[in-house]
Amino acid sequence: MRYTRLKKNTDFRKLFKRGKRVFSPHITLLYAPARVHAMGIALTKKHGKAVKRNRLKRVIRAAYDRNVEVLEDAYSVVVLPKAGGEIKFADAERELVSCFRRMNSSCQRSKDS
RNA sequence: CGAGUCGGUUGUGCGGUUGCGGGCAAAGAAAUUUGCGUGAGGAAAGUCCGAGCAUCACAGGGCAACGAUGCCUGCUAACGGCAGGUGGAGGCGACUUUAAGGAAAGUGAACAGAAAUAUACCGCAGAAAUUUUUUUCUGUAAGGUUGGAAUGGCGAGGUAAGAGCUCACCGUGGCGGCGGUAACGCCGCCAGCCAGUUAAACCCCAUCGGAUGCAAGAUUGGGGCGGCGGCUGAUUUAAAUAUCGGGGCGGCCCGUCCGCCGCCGUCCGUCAAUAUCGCUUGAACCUGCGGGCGACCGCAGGUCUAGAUAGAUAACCGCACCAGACAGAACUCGGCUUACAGACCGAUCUCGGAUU
RNA sequence: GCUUCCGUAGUUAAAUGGAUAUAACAGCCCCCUCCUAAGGGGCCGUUGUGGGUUCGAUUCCCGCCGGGAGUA
Repeated sequence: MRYTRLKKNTDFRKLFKRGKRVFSPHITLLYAPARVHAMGIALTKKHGKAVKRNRLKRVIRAAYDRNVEVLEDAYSVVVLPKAGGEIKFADAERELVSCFRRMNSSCQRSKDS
């Protein structure tokens, strides 16, 4: 599944206001159903200086690229890593997949009901 | 052999699979795909200086205010930077370090202390008065007290007691000579000492500075249909008028695609913190030769070396080693400052020890 | 990215280069009271940090660290 990048501030704000949330030890996901699949990563200075922030983004993006296929529908998603410390690729991958599965199931339930 | 001083270079490497930004080429109606090659630093950081570039202001000169700089000579596009020197400070030494103009234009400087540019509290000495105690006057600044700082230090002479009052040496200041581009140094003579310290206190002098910053700034303002008006050329007409054309691309002929400008109405769109440019070839880098103690400069040859815009270097696996620090370009350069695990090289540098 | 301001008890502020850095509130301890409140007394500071100038620095100068604000 291809996806575009979330860029605009308004998009981010919409998700922070109305989006649903999925949690895991290192990552929080905000998501909402959308026509086109889109993803963005939100970081602050609390995550560290430029080197740390860039590395976080790279790791998350790589993990995301590998596992988008798990998702069954199109969403717009904001990834929020928790502040403090680096996240290893393996952890990021595992947590993202579990989050995606939960998103799938919750979406299924809403459709059924 | 040990201990040091100074300077420089580098800052994981190799291979495989899957991915990302820019460029070029090819394919495609387009989205895109494929191939080739390329893709963070010595500090990219802090934003502390200096420039380029852009917009605005003034467009000649002077003064004032404000700010910065402040030994000398050089280097540089420029600098508050750098190099070489001078003086001061530190070190046995190699060497390091230094905001280092003016206190004879003026003002200020707590407390303590007798007194902080001006003096006499205790002293010391002499004279007078008196009752022996003591008081007054005069001289003096050696000693005492305070303080961060008290009118140069030490010795001798001198004196009622003392004092640069006098003398030698040192220090300080002035003049002259010599050396040096200069800061300054050396030598000689003179002055008995005047002119305390503080200017990262106000201040004075000299030099420099218009302001704002790439979020600067420049360009673009859509498309369809209808109506009205207008410019110009050709043809037509006596004229009004009517008809056709006006541009771009391909060398011409010719062919193909579109159909000048303004206003109004209407429909789509309501984008834009967008798009395009600025945006990477530059006071560039590498090599060689030459000049200079050096900073740096000249000449010749060669190279093209990120340009993103929520912002590109990653993920996984294997191997190697003393196990990988600080850290990510955002308009561009020259510096400064700060952070940094290690590894390597040089001087023919210094001190100490041993041996010969 | 660029520009700019600020940093003093736990909090909010003050202090001309000059004594042990000053107030209010909060906290803790003591006194007063049968107990509490009120009242009285006391405690609590690396003046963000490291240097420099000065006899002397919260104040002046320089370098770091942290925080805030503005910016088509």
